[in-house]
Amino acid sequence: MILETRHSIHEILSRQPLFRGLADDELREIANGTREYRAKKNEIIFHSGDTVEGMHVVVMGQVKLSLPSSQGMEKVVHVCGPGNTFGEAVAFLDKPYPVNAQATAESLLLLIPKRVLLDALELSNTLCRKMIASLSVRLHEMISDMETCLLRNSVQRVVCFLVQSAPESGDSFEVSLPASKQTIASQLNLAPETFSRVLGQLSEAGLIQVRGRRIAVLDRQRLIGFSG
Amino acid sequence: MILETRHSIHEILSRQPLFRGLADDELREIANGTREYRAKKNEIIFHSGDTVEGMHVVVMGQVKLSLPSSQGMEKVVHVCGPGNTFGEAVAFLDKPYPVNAQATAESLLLLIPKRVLLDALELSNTLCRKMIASLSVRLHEMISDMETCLLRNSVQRVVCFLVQSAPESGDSFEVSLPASKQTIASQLNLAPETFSRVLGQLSEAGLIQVRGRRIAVLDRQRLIGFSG
DNA sequence: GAAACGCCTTGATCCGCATCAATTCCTCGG
DNA sequence: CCGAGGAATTGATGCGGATCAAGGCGTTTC
Repeated sequence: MILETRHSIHEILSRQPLFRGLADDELREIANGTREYRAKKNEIIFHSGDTVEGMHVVVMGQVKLSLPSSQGMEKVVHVCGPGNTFGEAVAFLDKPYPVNAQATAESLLLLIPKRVLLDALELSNTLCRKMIASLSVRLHEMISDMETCLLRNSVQRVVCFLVQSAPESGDSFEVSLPASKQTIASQLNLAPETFSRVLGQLSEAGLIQVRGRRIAVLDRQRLIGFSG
Repeated sequence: MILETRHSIHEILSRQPLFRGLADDELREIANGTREYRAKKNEIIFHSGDTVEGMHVVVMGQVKLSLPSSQGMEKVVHVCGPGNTFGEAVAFLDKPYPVNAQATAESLLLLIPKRVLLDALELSNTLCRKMIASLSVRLHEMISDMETCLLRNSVQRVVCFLVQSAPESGDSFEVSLPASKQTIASQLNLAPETFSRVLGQLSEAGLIQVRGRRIAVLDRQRLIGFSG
């Protein structure tokens, strides 16, 4: 993949959802303090427990946030794609990162240091309100994830995931998995083996067709009905 | 319990963490739009799916937020005590409440309507930054809860809960459960029976002593060691 | 003070999913 | 085009914790 190199940080920032529509001089202040960096596939960006530098913005590529467990296992909390940010919440508290961050593809990112971010928020009410909106979305997603993981069984979790990934609202559609099956399984709090078995089971029942990372949902309604 | 009735809403608000330190006129605007209400023990404040009125502030009492499951079960997401707020995140999005809210004790609350809150945020940068801090704390708590529920076994979850509830950092201390054992069990994503058994097991091992809602932790270090 | 109710505990059983193990399938580097 | 190493699948097994069931304890109600 050839990564973006031409555009100034200022211009890149202005294209991110969180900063779009900000006054030009506000943005310039932020851009001045922002550092661009790259991460290769599988590169660790930070570990749980590291001290927080600031807010990270995924410009291109993909970053996986995961909770480490005692025996070297990990539970994927979130997968960030282009336009997503991470580390901001913890930048406002005085705590270390609670998760690991690892690139799952070659990625281009921005780092807005804590200090720069706090100063910008002090000056720009617009940015503050965008930040509030962004945090709210994350909180909402988190509730939804807990719902999926904690009060559904394995089949329901997978069905739930497929349905939520539906681009259109048609009765049949195709989902292209946004990450490896292991990663998806971990997000759903399933062993990879179980995830595979459930997909097999749904195929068996003629509800979906699996071809690598592409999954065709043949009948949305019957799929939903299958779990309840 | 005799609930607070004398003080004006303005004065009550000024004592809440989220609003403390705000300019007097900013606060007055908010206070003007704010409604005070009471909830009896076990009274439902709203259901998952209801349209959002605004942000709720617990002044006195206690409110339980829970996710309803398909078969009438529920998973307690959070228990709000005095000074805590709920519903704000979802007030910034255009979504219905994702959780049920139910008073677990006779309670006094404030409701700040969506519109009033948004207007106040537009005017007060200080309030915005306090709101960001508050949302960040919630997000962090949520990660911590996921960690507890998803990558620990039953004993570890209970130990984790006890240790985190420690008021001091001494090697032995007493915890007074903030809610019924059923509620705590649900927060830990355990069946009440399992919670009871684990407490029994820890007592058996001489690590804690249970007397109703009061739990004495006799040896913090050994307790932690017991789960690993 | 008795009755009734909800909360908690204790015991017996069962099932969902993790785990372990063995192939097979893909992908990528050379 | 081949080989290597990770990803995914498939099968066999075991365990943790849910569920069902029954009984004890404390609290409220009249």
